[in-house]
Formats: sequence, structure tokens, C-alpha cells
Amino acid sequence: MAAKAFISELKDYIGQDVTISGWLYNKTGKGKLLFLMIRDGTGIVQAVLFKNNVEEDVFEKCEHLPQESSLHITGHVVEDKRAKGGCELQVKEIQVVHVAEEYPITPKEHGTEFLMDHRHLWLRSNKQHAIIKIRHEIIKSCRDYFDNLGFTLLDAPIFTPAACEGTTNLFEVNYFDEKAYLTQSGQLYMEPGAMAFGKVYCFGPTFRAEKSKTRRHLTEFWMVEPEVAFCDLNQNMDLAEGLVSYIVERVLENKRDELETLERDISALEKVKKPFPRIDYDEAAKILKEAGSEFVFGDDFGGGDETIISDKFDSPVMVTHYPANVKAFYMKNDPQRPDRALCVDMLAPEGYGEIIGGGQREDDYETLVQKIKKHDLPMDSFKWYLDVRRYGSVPHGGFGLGIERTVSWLCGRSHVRETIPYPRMLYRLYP
RNA sequence: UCCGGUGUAGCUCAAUCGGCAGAGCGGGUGACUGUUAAUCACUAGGUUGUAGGUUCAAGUCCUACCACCGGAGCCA
Repeated sequence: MAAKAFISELKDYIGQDVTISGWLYNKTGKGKLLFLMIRDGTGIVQAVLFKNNVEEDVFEKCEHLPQESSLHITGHVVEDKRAKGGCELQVKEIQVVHVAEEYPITPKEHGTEFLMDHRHLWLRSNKQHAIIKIRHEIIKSCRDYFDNLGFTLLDAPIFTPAACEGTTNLFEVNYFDEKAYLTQSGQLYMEPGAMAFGKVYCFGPTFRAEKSKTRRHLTEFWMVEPEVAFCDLNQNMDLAEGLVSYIVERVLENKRDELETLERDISALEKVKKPFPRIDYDEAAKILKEAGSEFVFGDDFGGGDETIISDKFDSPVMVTHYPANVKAFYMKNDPQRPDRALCVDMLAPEGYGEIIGGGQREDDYETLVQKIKKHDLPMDSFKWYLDVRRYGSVPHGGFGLGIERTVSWLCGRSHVRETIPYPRMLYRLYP
């Protein structure tokens, strides 16, 4: 009786018989030789059949087996330099679990629309598989980073009563007899949490009903949002820099095969090292002016502007002190320059844009009330939020890291839609 | 929402000035003992996105609509 094994551990079984369970990824052959590429979710291995060495019915079963048919396959594991992964399986027996119908995704090229319509199947493909494995590593790194620093996970609600930031469009849903909105950020809920636990973070999906049609936007995306009490802008930046460099380190350490599958330029990621460059808005504006951008001083940066700025550096660059009026109401103004916010955006290299936005929060009750009024937001909705400034208010801050943009950057993908299992976009709710 | 682009076989694409609807891959049949997107031979496969218009003749020109792609704004 052969042992059950996963393809990723086959190297430990060289010289032994094993049974693997998986799907037929691809098939080639040459006369009496048949090569079956088998995948089981942990890897891919080549199974070899030579007609004269196996039972006739075993060969015949495999000869016309369609792509993605599921099977149990028993064979002898042998070392073979010709095989990717260093070993292959000499087939002895095969049990077909299901003969697949004609599989739509062939090893040849396909267009975006077709692949996105078949996203549920596309996830089986090599590169998509690698992206999701890297996404997993990134998410796990985020959790480990904060957990190791003594943060407490404080999940934010998905249903919210009002706009967190006022400006962007929210998805409205019926909540019994009233209106609710899908959250666009957990941050407001983290601030009271920081006052209870000192250091907290939330990790979850967020929703934006913006009709954005770009490579950097999804309507549903994931964010990790830490919030820390007794924390100023610089300490906040230290935390952000530590997180991102830790993520990059972990991915380089544990997901090198996947990066190679994706043909990612690994040397570019290896250049990402603390300390990250820190510049303020004025310096960023100067870079844009020198590059001949049409950027207007006082405005927020456009996507193209972010690329120009980040191209100046190998590591992500942190841009601080934006004009207060282009930032959210809860940002604290710089006491030295009241027209500026104590905020930071982290721009990823290679044109991947903003992966982090955050800053120090307004901690003075009266100032915050004035800001809410100025932004024309419903005061009642923020009563609980204002309480943070009434009972032992302290300087505090935090940020949000966009998971999909981070995955997109580390995987070298041109579009965030490939970095989440089932993307939700302006014109896509399926599958 | 605005600007630009593309819709032809299951998939990726070609079709010259408006003049017979094509190829590769995938599917099927067969050959081949080391393939890696194998190769070779044969074969099936079409309401050219939808509706209308111009013309002897429309995949090709015109109008509207639909779908998708890229970008802008907004943001992570």
C-alpha cells in the first residue's frame, strides 16, 4: 500500500511508492510515452507512463484524459534532473475520480475578459496560484508583525451608520428600518480601541462605491489598520516602515518560488531596506516641477505624479505634510504649519502608487468639532467618536495598508484585479 | 460620469480600395520512447456584439445601443 503524499513533499519520498490526489494540469506525449502534469494545490509534478511498462488499461485511461480531470495516481518517485522540481512519478496505477468536460482555459494565451469570467477556474493556473500564495504570506506577515509588537486585534464593523470620511460614495444597504452603509475604513473604530488597549489593529474588507476604472481600484478591498495611543507622526512612520520592510522580507524568504513563477524582478524587491526615504509635500512638489508635471501646488497628487515621485527611490517613499484641505477631517494640523496635516502617504516603488495612508489624529475636542462642521458632516453620528477627545485624550495615530496594492507591487502585477481571489469592480460582480 | 480604444470559430487573432469567411491554439481521428505551450497528417467548427441605414455588393462605410479594455477624477 503506497503512502498518501502531497506533491510539495515528494522529494522526501524518492525511491518509494506514493499515491497523490489531484488534477491533470497538462498532458504531452510521444508515442508510447505519456507525460501527465499533475497538480494538487501544493505543487506540480510530472507523471510518466511508458506503454510497455504499465497495464494496457492504465495507459488507455490516461491517453484521452481531458485537462483538469481529477484522479488518484500511484507511482514510484524517482529523482530526475530533466523534471522541474527535481523528481517525477513513474505511474503504476491510476484511478480517475472525474473525467472533466472540455476545459476552457488552455495553456495558450487568453484575454482579460475571458479570464475574469472564468476567475473561479483561473485560480487553478500557475501564476494566479502563486499570487494568492503570496497574498496569504503578506496577510500573515501583517498579523504576525502587529501581534509580535503586542497589538490587540479589534475587528471593526462592516455595517456603519454614516460616512467615515464624508466625501466618498458608500454602498447603501437596508438595515431593518434604517439605512446603513458598508464600511470604507475601520479607523474611527480603532481610535477608541487604542484608548482601551494601547495598540490595536483591524483587518478586514472595505468598500468604496467610487466609479473608478483604473488598475489600482476595486470596489471591495482589504485593509489592515493599526492605531496607537501616545503616538506622533514620526513614531507612526516608524511603524509603517517596519511593517512594509517586514512584509517584503517575509515574502522574499518564504515565497521565492512563487516570485520566480511570476517572473518578478526579485532584485528590485531586495533593494527595499529600512530606513525608507521621508520627504514632505513641498519636496515632492519640487520633484514634480523638475519632471515637468502639470501638477498644481496645493492639490493632491495624481496617479502619474505618484509614479514620478516613487521612481526617485528604490524603497517606498513616505510623503508627509500635505495641505490640510486635501486630507480627511480627522487629521491633526501641524502646529508649526497650521495649513498642513500631520499625515503620511507611503508610495510603493516602480509606479505601484499609494499603499499606505495615515497620520496623527486630531486630539483636541473643540478643534475636531469645528472640523466636522467645516466638512458639513452630521455631528450626531460622530458623538461617540468625539468622546475619545473628552475622556483622557492623548496624541495618537495610525494608518491603513491596502492589501491588494501591496500584493500587486510585490507580485509585479499590472492590475489589482489579479491580487484578490474574487475581485469586485465597477463592472464586475461575477463570479 | 468624461475621454480614447476594441468587439470575426470554444480561445487568441488576420481579412489590402467595399468584392468567395481565414490561420494558430483548443476539440476529434491517427503516427511517434523524454515531452515541458511537443511535433506531423487528416478532420469538425461561423447569425462577423445588437438594431437600423447607404450600396449591385458591408466583417469593412454611416447612426444608435450594448459589452469589455485603457485612462481621468476619487482613493488604499
